[in-house]
Order: sequence, then C-alpha cells, then structure tokens
Amino acid sequence: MDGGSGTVQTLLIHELTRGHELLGQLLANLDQPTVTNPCKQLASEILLSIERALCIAKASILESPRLNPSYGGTDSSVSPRSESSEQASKELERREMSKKRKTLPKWTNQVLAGAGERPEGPADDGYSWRKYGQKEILGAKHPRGYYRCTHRNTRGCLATKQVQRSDQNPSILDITYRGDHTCHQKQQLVFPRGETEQEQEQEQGQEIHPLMDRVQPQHHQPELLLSFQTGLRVRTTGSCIKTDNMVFSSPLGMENCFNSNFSPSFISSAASESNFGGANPQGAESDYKEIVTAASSAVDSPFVDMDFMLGNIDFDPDFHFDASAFFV
DNA sequence: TTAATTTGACCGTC
DNA sequence: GACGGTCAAATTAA
Repeated sequence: MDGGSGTVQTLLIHELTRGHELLGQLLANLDQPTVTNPCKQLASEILLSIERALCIAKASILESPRLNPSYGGTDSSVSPRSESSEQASKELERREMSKKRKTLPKWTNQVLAGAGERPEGPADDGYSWRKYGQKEILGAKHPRGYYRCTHRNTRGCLATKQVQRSDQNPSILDITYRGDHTCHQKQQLVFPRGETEQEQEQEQGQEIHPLMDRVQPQHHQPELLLSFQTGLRVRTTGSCIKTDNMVFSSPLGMENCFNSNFSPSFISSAASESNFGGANPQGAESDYKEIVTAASSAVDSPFVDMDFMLGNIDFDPDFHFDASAFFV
C-alpha cells in the first residue's frame, strides 16, 4: 500500500474508538432500570460507526489492486509477448504470488469429518474448492490436501485451504484457510441434516444476521446490534463447540487484529477449555486454535470477514478496545 | 466434451 | 538439502 494507508488506519481507529465510547454510554444506560430509548439510539449510532469502520477497512483493501491480480492486472491476451518474456513474467508473477501468500491472513478450523467423507475430503464450508495437490507431511500420519477456490482463474480469487486429518484424532480435520474469497461467491451454508437456514434459525433461536453476510449491502437496522449481541451470548455461554459436524476456531483476525487488548470472553473462555468432550489435542500447539465455535451458519462469516477486512491493518498499540463488555 | 482429481516435478524458503 | 506449497500433464469422472 501507499502512504494513504496511515490515514485510513487513523480513520478506522477513530471509528472503532468512537464505537467503543458509545458502547460505554450504552452500557451505562443499560444499568438504569427503565430506560430503553437512549439505548436504541446509541445502539444505532454504534452500528453506524462500526459500519463506517468496516467500509473504510474494505476500501483500504480495494485500494491495493495488486492484491487482486485478475482485475486488470495481467492480461496476456492484450499484450503479446515473446516466449522468453512470457516466461520471465511468469516467474516474476510466481515470486509475487509467493510474497503475497505470505501476507495473506491464515486461520485454522477443526472439523469433525463425516464417516462417508474422503480421507482428506473437506467438509463443505459453502465455497467451491478445487483440489490442486496432496502431499505427505513430515511427521504427520495423514497427507495434506491442497485446495484453491474454483474461481481462482475466472475471478482471481486467491483463497486456498489445506485439509489434513488430525494425527491424534483422525475423525477431526484440520483445515487451514488462507486468503479471503474475492470471488464473492455467496457462501452456501450447509446444514447437516438437510435443514434449511430458517429451520436452523428456529432451532437455535437466533438470527442469521445481515451483518454476517460477506457480500456487501450494509443497511442494517438498529436492532441488529441487539440481536447480534444475543447471538453472541448464546455462543459464549455454550461450552459446546459444534453444529453437527463443524468445529470452528478463532480466525486469525481476532488475535491478530486486536492484539492482546482485545480479548473477548467468547474466545478466551472457550479456548481454555477442551472441546469434543474434553479432548482437543490440537488446541495447544496450533497458532490460532482457540475454539470459538458455535452454529456454523451464524459464526462463520462475520469473524472471518472482520478478520479479512482488518487483517492488514496495524492497530495502534495503545488502542484499547475492551470488547468483553460488548459481549456481556 | 468438460471439469475435477491425481501425482510427479518444480520452486522458494529455511 | 529438506521440506512445504504449487504447477501442470495425465487420468478419471460426470
């Protein structure tokens, strides 16, 4: 990025800070027994503030066209090259990609593998993946499968994932995601028992929030925050880490973006405990395996989304965002 | 015929 | 040089 990123970051931090302040006021108001209107007003303002922050973050990413090679970047059909120059550019491209990949956000999920699934078969996470490789990994009992987004060529989507069976528990798949889906394929949520979204909603008593939709439109109602909060509370209190077969762990972002000052209770509490009935052998050694989990339909996108939007923004070390209050 | 998967080779990093 | 990640030709499936 360029020099403008500093300003963007400042704006972002400003918005988030403001959101934080408003939140403080909201919580203060909540302490009063009968007040409801100020709360709604504040919630609305907070929501707007946060939305602005998200837009800024998104804009900052879009500002960097290099992150999106397919959009106007290398179009070999336009400029004919000699064979050697083409090869050279390929090599260059490869190096660029290599660098780029390093900087891509990365996080890990653990997924209970279904009985009928292929050895490295990824649980369907709603995106369409194409396998491009498989490799025996040193010290691992099971090979690692490499997948990339189906729309890599058509839309330049750089998202990839690696799927590997856990050594300790072969019924668990460690799935490492890398990069965001720039293809904007609408995530098709998969419901284990053939349930619809609505059915799941009803069963879980919580909403699928528009905020959690990774595809833009952001005209959210003020009450959204409240339902958002409600949903999060459900997840926080439940030590259970599952839908039927999905287990979610912390995306990179929660830890990476907010540093130590940002330690929401829903992460830390869950992380300190084991899952799968007390056995999560992977948990301690993995980079980002604090289990957040909950209903995959609701949890998946938002955190991942937030992660990506904020992923390459450095927060001021002094920036304090006490999110624990937010999720009370 | 097209799309997806497999698999050996290649490349970059440590 | 070892290892992990990716490429791309060959193969298989739909």
